[in-house]
Amino acid sequence: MDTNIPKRDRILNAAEALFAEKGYAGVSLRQIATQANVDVALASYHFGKKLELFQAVCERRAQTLNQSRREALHHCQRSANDSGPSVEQIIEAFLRPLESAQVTGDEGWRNYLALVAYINNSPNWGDRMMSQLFDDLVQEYIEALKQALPGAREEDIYWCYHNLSGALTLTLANTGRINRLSRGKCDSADFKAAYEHMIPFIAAGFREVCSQK
Amino acid sequence: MDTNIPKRDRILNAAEALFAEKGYAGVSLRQIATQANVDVALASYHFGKKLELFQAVCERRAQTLNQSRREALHHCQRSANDSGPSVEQIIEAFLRPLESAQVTGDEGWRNYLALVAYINNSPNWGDRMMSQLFDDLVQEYIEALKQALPGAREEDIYWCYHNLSGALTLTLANTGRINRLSRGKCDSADFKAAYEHMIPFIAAGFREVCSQK
DNA sequence: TTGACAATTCAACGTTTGTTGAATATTCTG
DNA sequence: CAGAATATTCAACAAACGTTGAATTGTCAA
Repeated sequence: MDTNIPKRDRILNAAEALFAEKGYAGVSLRQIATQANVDVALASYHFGKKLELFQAVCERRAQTLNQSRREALHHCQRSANDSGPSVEQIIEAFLRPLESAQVTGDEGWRNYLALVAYINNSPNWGDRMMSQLFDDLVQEYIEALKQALPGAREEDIYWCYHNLSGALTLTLANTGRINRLSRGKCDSADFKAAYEHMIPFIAAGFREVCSQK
Repeated sequence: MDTNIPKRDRILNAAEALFAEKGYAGVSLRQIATQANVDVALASYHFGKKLELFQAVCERRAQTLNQSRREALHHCQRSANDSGPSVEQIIEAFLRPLESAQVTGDEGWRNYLALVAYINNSPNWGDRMMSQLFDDLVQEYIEALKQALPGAREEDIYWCYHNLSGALTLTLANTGRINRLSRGKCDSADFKAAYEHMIPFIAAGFREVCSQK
């Protein structure tokens, strides 16, 4: 239960889960400390101000995620023919690392990805924080997409990426809305189904918008 | 400036803008009262608890929006041939009322739609609140889509709608991220460009996923 | 003009908030 | 073991929070 995980990490884990569910302002340091089974002052001791704890949580898994995605991109680039990987392959490389992290049932990663969804959709954090964490990697993907869609206008590619990012964000948020809307036919937590529908959907959208006309 | 708008409405407007930007817990009644140029206690007098004010803000424009969208759907259904409107026409009917509300520069509506984006992506509100406000209308659109995509599996249609909803949500959130990512080539606040890219993108995605295979 | 009612302000309450400094416990190093 | 460094707890703070009841002002019909 309250295993031998270091208290510092327990604070990060609790903050991750709670921030993802309630947002930055919706969670108090006392709630975090309670859930981590730790004294309130310990969060301040390890991380300083509340905002710094939030940033530490956001940054903790970012590099690992970026590395997985980078490797997935390079892998599909190596195993493609001379004209480079297809749009499907690129989208798939972008999504698969998320799926495996979620599907393997790692609750920490699931919470982290829900936190990313919260950040990305928030006018408060969506600009600065997302750029700081992920822009370098995303630019690599944009470059690959440009190559897979020769002649496409840059502007169109960015708008298509915006659509991809939105669909993905709502998936990661995992709100349960699709369950009720579909009267149980779909499950918000079924990430495998979500990604399997997302990949062809997004790829077709890219091709439609970015085809030369 | 501080025009002759009734104080009760000024509270709703201020709450709308602030809740959309900072979320429910990120805004205090005192901030709302200050922005509305009104005493703190007045919000409680008119609306009761903070949560009831939040609900009042969410509900205020929902019916109007639903009505606009319903009319847009019926209009494109009347002007279609026997097989009913196309996927593009249905998506367009779903989005145009939003665009006109935003493009006409009505700041109140822009704030409300950003608030809807916040709600839809939040694990806290995304299920209950969204269903309460919009499910009846969305079901009408789902029915129209079923007709435009004969033979499609219901499950596929719901997942495609999920993708549509996500892309739209991120657009309404208007975080400015695409500006930085695209180095100024795209503008998060340019809703016209957003919708023009979204309609063909989403329609192609629907057709790809929902085609009989 | 009076009286009734609604709108608005004022002052205050009990909580909860983030944060801190001093005190205690634990771990590591020599 | 001694002692230093680190980790953790404890108690307390000032500030901000949502909410309320009483007092004041405004509105409108009789």
